[in-house]
Amino acid sequence: MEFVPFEAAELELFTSLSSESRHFRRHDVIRQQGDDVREVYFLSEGWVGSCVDFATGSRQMVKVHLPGDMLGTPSVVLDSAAETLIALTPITIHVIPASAYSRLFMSAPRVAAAMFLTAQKERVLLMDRLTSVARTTAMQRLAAFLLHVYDRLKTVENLDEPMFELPLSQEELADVLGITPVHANRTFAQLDNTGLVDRRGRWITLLNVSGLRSLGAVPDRRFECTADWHAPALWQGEDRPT
Amino acid sequence: MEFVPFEAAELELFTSLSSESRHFRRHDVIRQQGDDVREVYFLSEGWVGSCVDFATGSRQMVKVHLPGDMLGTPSVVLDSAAETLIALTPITIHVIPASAYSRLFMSAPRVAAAMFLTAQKERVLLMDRLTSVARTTAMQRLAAFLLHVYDRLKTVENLDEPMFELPLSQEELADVLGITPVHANRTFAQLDNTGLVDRRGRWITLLNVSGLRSLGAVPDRRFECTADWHAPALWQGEDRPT
DNA sequence: CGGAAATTTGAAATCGCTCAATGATAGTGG
DNA sequence: CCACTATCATTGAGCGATTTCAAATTTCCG
Repeated sequence: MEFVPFEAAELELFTSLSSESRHFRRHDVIRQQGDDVREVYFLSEGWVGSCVDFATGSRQMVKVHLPGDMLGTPSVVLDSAAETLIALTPITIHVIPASAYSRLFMSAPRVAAAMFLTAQKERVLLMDRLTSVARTTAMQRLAAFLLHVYDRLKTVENLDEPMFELPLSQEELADVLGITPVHANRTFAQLDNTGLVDRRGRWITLLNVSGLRSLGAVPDRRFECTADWHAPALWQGEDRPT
Repeated sequence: MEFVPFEAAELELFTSLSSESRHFRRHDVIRQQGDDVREVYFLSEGWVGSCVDFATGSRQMVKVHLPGDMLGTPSVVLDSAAETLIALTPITIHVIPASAYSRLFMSAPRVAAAMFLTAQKERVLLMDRLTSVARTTAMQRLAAFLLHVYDRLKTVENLDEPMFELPLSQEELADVLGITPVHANRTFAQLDNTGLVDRRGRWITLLNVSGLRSLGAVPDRRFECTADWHAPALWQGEDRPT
């Protein structure tokens, strides 16, 4: 788990809390906005999108989840789910009863601290994405998004080169970027023409990573808590989870 | 504190953690994006804006803070601050060393749980704001923002009528809405003309709250953890902070 | 191979931006 | 108390990015 030093124990921990695992096909809805909140999910395989639907009928994909992510956690402060969870690829999730998730705060303070820090990290990412959508052009947002996916993929699998398969349709991509599908198409073609990226079907190659970074203009965030200030408080304690 | 039942103890708790309090005038910078993260803040008086600056020179106000809010908490996962904190009015803050804040996770699990839930709530608010900015017109965003401020003010002071003073300049308002100052002006004039709101200098009256809600189109979120599932886990425990 | 879904392209309309100027307001020092 | 100045609010005109509507083409999957 990020931020707290007990790496591989996490999957084991979450699967031990999990009552069952479920599989979904691409485009399946895992949970609908407005549904009762009784559980959260641990994504073990595949990509999932979190979408917010507005009364006007428009939809925004506020987060693209990769394996290792918890799904649906923002909704634990609500009675009815804030977001719709949609499978972007075939996926496997582990279902965690909200009550079990909640109990971690009393039984495993260091796990709780890690979950808190992860929530703060998500806030920073959302702040950056809000700024990106509010203040940059479609092409800049696309560059920023591709880089974000690339950076995240590097942490979940071994990427030698900046090349990966992006399983989103252009409509889903448009939902992420906050533009229309038609414009997503034109924008991707335009970015392609700059020579910064190469598209071969769903396979994306980032030909000029630093060029893309300066285009995207997102501040580069180093999410490490090497900071001495909170490490000592968290590293000590006898409640090491099994 | 929200979500966990020990109301007024919170100010006492945070001021006990606080090493000092500071005052700022309107427009003062409390902390700059990129500064070292050594402390978080408790806002006891006035309004503060959290802004993200992009490399292109553009700025987005990602959050408007009211009294009772913690400031700067997203940055605890970073070495250098994610956001610039700006006083929107004369303010008073209590400075809390990040180490003291962090220690709460070991010493006061229920406070930790409350902080976690607050962070999740902020995620939901950011998700809604991202959707608002990405998918609605300037006038809809303005309606949504005014309602959000109104809803929050109701919880920190006694508002009999939907009328309040909005201390933001139009430039700051534009920073919030993700538009230019010029367009903020035109948009506010336009909203004024609909009869949904009334402007008298900085004083805003919401003449038709439900009309504004349907214009803004934001899902209405009920942030209460009446849910039986996590209450039991949190209410019990012997670590009641003094 | 056939049909549905996804991608691509075109043309016109709209929203918000930019540049530029004018008016109003508030704080300051004489 | 008033003149002075800086900041803030307002308005106009033209431009640009993105949307909308509509159709053509390609890809995917059974």
